[in-house]
Amino acid sequence: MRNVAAVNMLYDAFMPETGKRSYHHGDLRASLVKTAAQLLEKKGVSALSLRRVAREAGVSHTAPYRHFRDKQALLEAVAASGFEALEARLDEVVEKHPDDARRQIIEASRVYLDETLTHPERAHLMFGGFIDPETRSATLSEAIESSFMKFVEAIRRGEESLFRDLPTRDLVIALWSAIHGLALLAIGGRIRDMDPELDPNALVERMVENLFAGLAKPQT
Amino acid sequence: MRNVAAVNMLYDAFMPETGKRSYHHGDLRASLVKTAAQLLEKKGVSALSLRRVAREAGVSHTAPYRHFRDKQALLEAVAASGFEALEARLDEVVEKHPDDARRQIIEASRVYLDETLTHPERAHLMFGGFIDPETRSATLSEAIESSFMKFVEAIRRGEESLFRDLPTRDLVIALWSAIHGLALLAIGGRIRDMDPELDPNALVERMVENLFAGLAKPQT
DNA sequence: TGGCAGTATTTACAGCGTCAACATGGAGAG
DNA sequence: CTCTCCATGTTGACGCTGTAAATACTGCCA
Repeated sequence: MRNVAAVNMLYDAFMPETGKRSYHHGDLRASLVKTAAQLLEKKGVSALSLRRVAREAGVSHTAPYRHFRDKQALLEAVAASGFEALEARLDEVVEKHPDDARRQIIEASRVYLDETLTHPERAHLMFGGFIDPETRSATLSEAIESSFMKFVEAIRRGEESLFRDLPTRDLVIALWSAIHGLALLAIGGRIRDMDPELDPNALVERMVENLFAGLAKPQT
Repeated sequence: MRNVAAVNMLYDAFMPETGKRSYHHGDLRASLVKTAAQLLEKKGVSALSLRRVAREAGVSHTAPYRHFRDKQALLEAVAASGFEALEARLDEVVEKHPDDARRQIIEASRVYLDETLTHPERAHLMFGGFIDPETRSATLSEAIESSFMKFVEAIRRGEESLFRDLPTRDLVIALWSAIHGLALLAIGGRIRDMDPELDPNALVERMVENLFAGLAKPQT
């Protein structure tokens, strides 16, 4: 934890690769977001304090206010970086299986789950009601919308070949809800509660296949 | 808000219907849980303070410590009351449609969604990572497990007649994830984001039916 | 009636988010 | 090359928070 501060100070002093190095500290804004993200994962979102982030970043406790209106704005920036990370991985999936809509959807689901399982606290920040959808920043809204669209596009690509003749909206709601729900239940420990042996990652594919094929007996 | 305090004091002074009225205040514990739940829904979970709950309940800011180890314990009690409310409504559903497993599952889903939509902040508390599954109280664990089992039982009742020959676990994971996901996406404003006209309550039944019938074309 | 045990209060402390006043130092103008 | 300006960072203060310790109150049982 002390190391975090030290490492960041070294980083900021000697690696101005962003080129945005400007004033006293050198791209403090980006440094704060990164430090906050690290601290978030270690301490949990309720225990994340602005003063601590500043301390770890090696600046005074009010320095962040030059870059973020308030604590909430910093949290939103961290959340936005999470949505961007998710979107980047969804892009990879699409590139890797360009002509297989079914595979794209399954792998996208896997990525969605993996991203929340490896950054559970960030997932809580992104999805857990810490950010009011009414008052959130335009930047964050765009990051959310943009990552969401990747998911929708993958579904759209499967409409002709793969899916029954249902409104896109119905397909999106069913699939997105299921993946989202599975991911949040998993980090909430609910999956482990029902069977400690269960590995969520092994579950995704089967769940999606079951949703494709249907849970009920045919023709009822 | 001042009224809340006043009303509660009246309530506690003149309505000892619990019979647990005992010392100076009279079942302060229950009064705190109720006050906290009210304040929670009005202010949001991150803005809920122990001192404020105490103030609204008309006691000093450390009085709650006679009844709860710490703030976390009070939050867990509120969460537990949420799971109990959910369970009670699930019981109603089962009673109302004793012989129709399909109806039970659809109505249970509707209840799950309605309960989170009418108490969104409580839902965040219950599902949003404010409570560590590792360290939560036994009481809360039991309330969670118990309400979860209602859902599982409804699914079990449909295994013979309604569902394909899948492991119960697979059915539970698929259905529970989808309902849970839909509910959380709804209170996160994500459903409204994709179409402001959409009413989540109108969506549940269709989503479940789609999951029953399958999203993909048959026999692929 | 006395004392005890459970209940509530008072006081204190460190940490928090945020505001206002002040300091500093790099970039662009002359 | 120097000066000045203003974006950036600091200091100090405020009221709020969670919680620990010491103290006071009150109804019940001996």
